[in-house]
Amino acid sequence: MHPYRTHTCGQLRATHAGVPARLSGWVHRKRDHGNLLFVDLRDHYGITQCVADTGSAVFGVLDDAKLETVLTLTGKVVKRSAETVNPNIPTGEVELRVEEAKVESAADALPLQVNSDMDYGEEVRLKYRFLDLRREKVHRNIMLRSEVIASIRRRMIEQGFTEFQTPILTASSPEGARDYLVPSRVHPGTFYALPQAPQMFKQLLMVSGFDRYFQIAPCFRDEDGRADRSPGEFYQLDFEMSYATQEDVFAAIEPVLAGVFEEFAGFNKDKPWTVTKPPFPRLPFEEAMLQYGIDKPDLRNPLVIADVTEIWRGTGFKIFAGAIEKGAVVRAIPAPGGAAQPRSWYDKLNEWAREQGQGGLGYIVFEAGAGKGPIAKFLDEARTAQLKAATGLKDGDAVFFVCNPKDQAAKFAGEARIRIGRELGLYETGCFKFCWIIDFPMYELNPDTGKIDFSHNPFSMPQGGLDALDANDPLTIKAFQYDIVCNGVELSSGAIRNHRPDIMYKAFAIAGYAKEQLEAQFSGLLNAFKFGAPPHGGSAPGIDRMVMLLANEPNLREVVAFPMNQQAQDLLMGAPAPVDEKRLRELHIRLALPAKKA
RNA sequence: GGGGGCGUAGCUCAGUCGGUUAGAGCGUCGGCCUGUCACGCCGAAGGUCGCGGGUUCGAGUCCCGUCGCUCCCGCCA
Repeated sequence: MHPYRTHTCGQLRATHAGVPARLSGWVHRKRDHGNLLFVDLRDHYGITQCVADTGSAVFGVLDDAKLETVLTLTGKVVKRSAETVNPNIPTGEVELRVEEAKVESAADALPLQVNSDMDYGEEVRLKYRFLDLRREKVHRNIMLRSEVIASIRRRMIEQGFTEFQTPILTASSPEGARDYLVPSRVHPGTFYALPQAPQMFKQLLMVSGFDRYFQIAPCFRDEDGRADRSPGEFYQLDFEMSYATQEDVFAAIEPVLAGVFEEFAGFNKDKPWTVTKPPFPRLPFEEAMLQYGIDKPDLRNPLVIADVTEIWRGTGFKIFAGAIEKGAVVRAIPAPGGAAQPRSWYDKLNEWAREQGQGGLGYIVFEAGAGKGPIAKFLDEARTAQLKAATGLKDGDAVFFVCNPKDQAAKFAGEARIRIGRELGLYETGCFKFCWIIDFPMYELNPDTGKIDFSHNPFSMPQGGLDALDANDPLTIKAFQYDIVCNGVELSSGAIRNHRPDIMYKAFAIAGYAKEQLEAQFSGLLNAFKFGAPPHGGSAPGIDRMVMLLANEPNLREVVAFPMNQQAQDLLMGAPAPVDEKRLRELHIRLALPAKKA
């Protein structure tokens, strides 16, 4: 007999009755009846009830074993009597009558209970992550992650992509987030950087003629954490295609994403969620900012914001009319069925708006063919009708107004849209709603310096190419730059790249970079583009965020095996940590720590 | 760097207006129990109320500071 097991803890069925079996696993739970003892033995595959009574030589061993002790139990598989079958577990028709018991590894009293789905504090969970990972929910999430990644690999290869590895120790990139730096021992005073993404390498692979690249790529960014953003490191499905238009990129990745989401849409859910069918809706950035007030709209929320500036222009409501004369806009957020809400509901939203630093949240309620509410009287019948038409509302509905300079108005209307949608329970449930946000602006005005900056990736191809850069106001130029969004989560951003040095020099010149600067900072890529570069583009959906969505978890730590905390510390391994003076000397590093506060 | 929330037994939490000996569940330890499956019953141990200072006759509770965790803003080409 195998020293540890003949079957797993999830394997035995009624058909095994009578056969000898050996199981190894953790003591999941014990039910001690004094003269009769049940031990639920658990491994990766399942749970099997094992039983011994006082007469048995093994009774003492089982009785002494604390929860999470690792045991090897040998005995006979016995069919349970009809009344004692447990229909809740797959092995519930049988039990193991224990004849031999060996303790492989005893467990101390536990800092967190493995056999419970109780919520624990992050500190305990992360410090004892190996115990947390034994618990059913996280264990299943990590398995889901593995299966999702396997599915992605299969689908990408089927689409004709080739998987590559790219360097982890590489050069610091001047744009973007802060880099993680690694000091060089051999070259005093110099540093490697961990890649924020394999951006340059995948473009170089295109220039090298590999045509279709992908990688489940680790990315490192020294930025602060959020629920949907791990501090330090995360993974992307990084891909890039040669001779591809924006539509080619969409057509290549949509079936992969839709396929993966459909494959796992039933995970942990009563009924599989529906998934947007390709082609996914395309929303120009301008339109998204107007209609949703955000560049990552959650389309499960059906509310659509409308611009009603003209309706309020020149009215007696001087707060709006006056602001409009100074260039402000008015955005309307519909609240279908809002007339049924009590006055206090409107007051509460108003109060929330003021907490957000806004003047308030004006509103009109449509009842009996007319507008009601504090500011309704400023709109005549014609304008009220226009308002109803613009927002698509009818009697029984309400509408809220945000009046501000354009960007602020869009942003706050977006926040109000989310809040109103939630409070009215309008969100569609049981679905993954995808969309592309396209036509991002190439440049934006830096409000602090008044200077023109790149608004996203400086290596994106401007729409219209060199002619557009030469002829147009930079702030009107769009880039072949796109994001993919699912349920309000930004899964990725991507672009058709700028593969032409002449366009690149011009694009950087507009953002105030001299030719020499560009050549100094990006010589590798620029040089490569001087020897025949295929037009190319791609994207990089976040793996962790995809798994988070599929697992229906509110934060990334639930789908990462060994996450860091918000302060970018690994509590299990104790990282980051000081190093010996000797090692610092080897690296030619002397610490200059900030003064301790008194 | 900034703002909000939280911090009480190993763990999850309760703790009223500032007032007697700080409680519960789970876990741990001891006892009882031969068909449970979140077994049940009886009992016990276990507390720097995050830390420091202050107000008060009296502080888990109020105030100030500080540390930790978390959510958010900044940051994220």
